[in-house]
Amino acid sequence: MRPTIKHVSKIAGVSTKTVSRVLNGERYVSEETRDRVQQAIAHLKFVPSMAARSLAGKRSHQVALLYDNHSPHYIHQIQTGVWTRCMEEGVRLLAQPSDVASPMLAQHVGELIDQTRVDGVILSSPVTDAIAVLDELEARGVPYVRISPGTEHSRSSSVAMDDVQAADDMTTHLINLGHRRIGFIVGHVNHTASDQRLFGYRRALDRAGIPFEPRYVRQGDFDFASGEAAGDVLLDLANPPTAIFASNDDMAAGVLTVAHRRGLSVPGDLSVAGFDDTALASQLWPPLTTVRQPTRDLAYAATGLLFSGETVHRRLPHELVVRGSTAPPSIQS
Amino acid sequence: MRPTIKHVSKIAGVSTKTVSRVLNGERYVSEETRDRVQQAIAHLKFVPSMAARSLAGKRSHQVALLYDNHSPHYIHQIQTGVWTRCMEEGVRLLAQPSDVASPMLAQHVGELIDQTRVDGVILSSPVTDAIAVLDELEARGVPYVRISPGTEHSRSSSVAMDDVQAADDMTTHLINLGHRRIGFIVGHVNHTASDQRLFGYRRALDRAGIPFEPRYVRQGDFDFASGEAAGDVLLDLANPPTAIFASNDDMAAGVLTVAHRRGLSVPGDLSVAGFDDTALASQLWPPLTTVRQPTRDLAYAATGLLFSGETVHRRLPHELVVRGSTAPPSIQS
DNA sequence: CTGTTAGCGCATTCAT
DNA sequence: ATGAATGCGCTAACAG
Repeated sequence: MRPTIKHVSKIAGVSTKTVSRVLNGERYVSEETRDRVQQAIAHLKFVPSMAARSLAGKRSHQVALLYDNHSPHYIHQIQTGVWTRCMEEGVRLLAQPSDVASPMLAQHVGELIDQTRVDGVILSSPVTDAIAVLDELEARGVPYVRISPGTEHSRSSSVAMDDVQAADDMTTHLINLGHRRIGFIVGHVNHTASDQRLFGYRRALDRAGIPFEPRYVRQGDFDFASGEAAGDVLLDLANPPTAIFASNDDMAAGVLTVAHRRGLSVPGDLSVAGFDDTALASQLWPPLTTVRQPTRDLAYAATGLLFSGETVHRRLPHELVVRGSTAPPSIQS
Repeated sequence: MRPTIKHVSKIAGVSTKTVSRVLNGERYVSEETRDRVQQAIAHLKFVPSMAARSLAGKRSHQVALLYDNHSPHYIHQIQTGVWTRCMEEGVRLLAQPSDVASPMLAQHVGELIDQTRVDGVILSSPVTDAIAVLDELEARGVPYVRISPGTEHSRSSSVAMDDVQAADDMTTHLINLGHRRIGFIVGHVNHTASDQRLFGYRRALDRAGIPFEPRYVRQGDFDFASGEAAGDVLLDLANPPTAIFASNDDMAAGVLTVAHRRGLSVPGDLSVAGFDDTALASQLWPPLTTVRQPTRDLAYAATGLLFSGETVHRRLPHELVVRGSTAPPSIQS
């Protein structure tokens, strides 16, 4: 038979309530009593039943993570970050794949809450922007934190990187190498980060006094094929770019492929840069310079906010991983 | 206030026990009563409390999935498959990253079981081969199913693909194209699939009457760098292979990089093949021919076995995705 | 600082 | 085919 707090209380010579106090780290328990109880717990290898705790108490010691089909790499980073923080808190994690396209999503989330009474919810992109879900969570009074939300920023605590600054940094890096004709491939139109990355690109050009040329900017949608298409157009221009900065790595991989086909050496003839959205960079050849996003840390921090109850918007720093961008051909001589 | 079965029973004009019967799909409830109850449930938007169910009953309506650092792609496929099957069964999924290197793993799993009383556990590679975990689960009488176990095959139900046959198929494909000198890069030594893939390679050669040449086989460890190293050695041979079959796609990507560096065209000068362990294939250039593993289906099927209680070992079919292997240069005319 | 009493929302056992 | 009583293991609200 599995031991219960009753057994523990008997062995420790205290009431069940006192055991409960120790379990929940409540104050007003003497050092000595606490020790006795903890010894009894260790002795019996007692582990409290989640079911009983959540039925009797206000907390379930569980949190849910909502996510939708981003790249497996992204999901993995997110899960790892959230899970790590949950472990520290002694809380279990409920994985909840979601379909933001489904009109039932909010209802499913509502049922999840009712069934499990989770203590809080972490929303990762793109579920962060499902208004119906936010409404549902608020209607039920469930705390939630969002990772890189695209809209409704004031509705909850959130954690994000600075996409504008990251794109600015990367563009500035290319400019500092000597590039003046820098192609840019915009990300998917529905993705807020796309606008921000474009903005950062423009800001860096402005600051350097390089005129913005619309023909160096192409629309993509975050996948390999759109990167290929945009790369082809950019390299067909009369005065083609000496560097191409794609809004993510899938598109950057597309550009690399196009360069291959044309016999361009990378980065000798063309420097290619991107973000590490899918962690492709380390497996590509020729190499890619990328913005390393702190996805795991974002998830970890977001979960921390959930537990602390703070309402804030945190920014976490990114990092430039230079691996394959050089000076433009003209000044390499 | 959240509705309970008490409210439902009042509205339906039956006892709480009858509501419980409907909830659990028990027999001996008249059609008419069942309908009335279901209407009441829908009317109140009643959702049963998981905590109360698992505290009172024998089932928790939760299963746990144990996994360790494989590629994010692998984990994602596994999770999706398991989760999909769980949804069909109305069961929640507890994500449980594990560290097979930790001596505490079995204990952590034991605590998980005690805390949550999960109805069953799915083990994915490499947790499948953590003997201490199997012992712990059996000691507690918790049903479990393993996905592609490497050892102790008789201890539980399992689901797997046929790695021998898959490697055989791929090798045969290359032979049929006209290749006679086929390089092979073995996977990580601790991975059972590595042996099997090597065996399949040899079997196909034998059947075709092609002598096995040890110098065409190199040891790798499933990562990009080991693929590069092995590729270099193979292409430096006096009579180099016209095709290289790597035991996974990370290593195959390494081979592609080496080919690039040497100015070899792929697949014109060299055909490269692999498995889709990390789903790299679609993002690589030049293209790669791969064995598509039914990872998602394996997970789905494994979860089904958990619910059915059957004790069997199932094999699921793989698929060859030919995308970039051609006849060897010598017979391309 | 510690104990007592009650009850969370269900499934179970045993009735009928 | 349905209902009544009991308790799962814990925490809440109080009392001391």
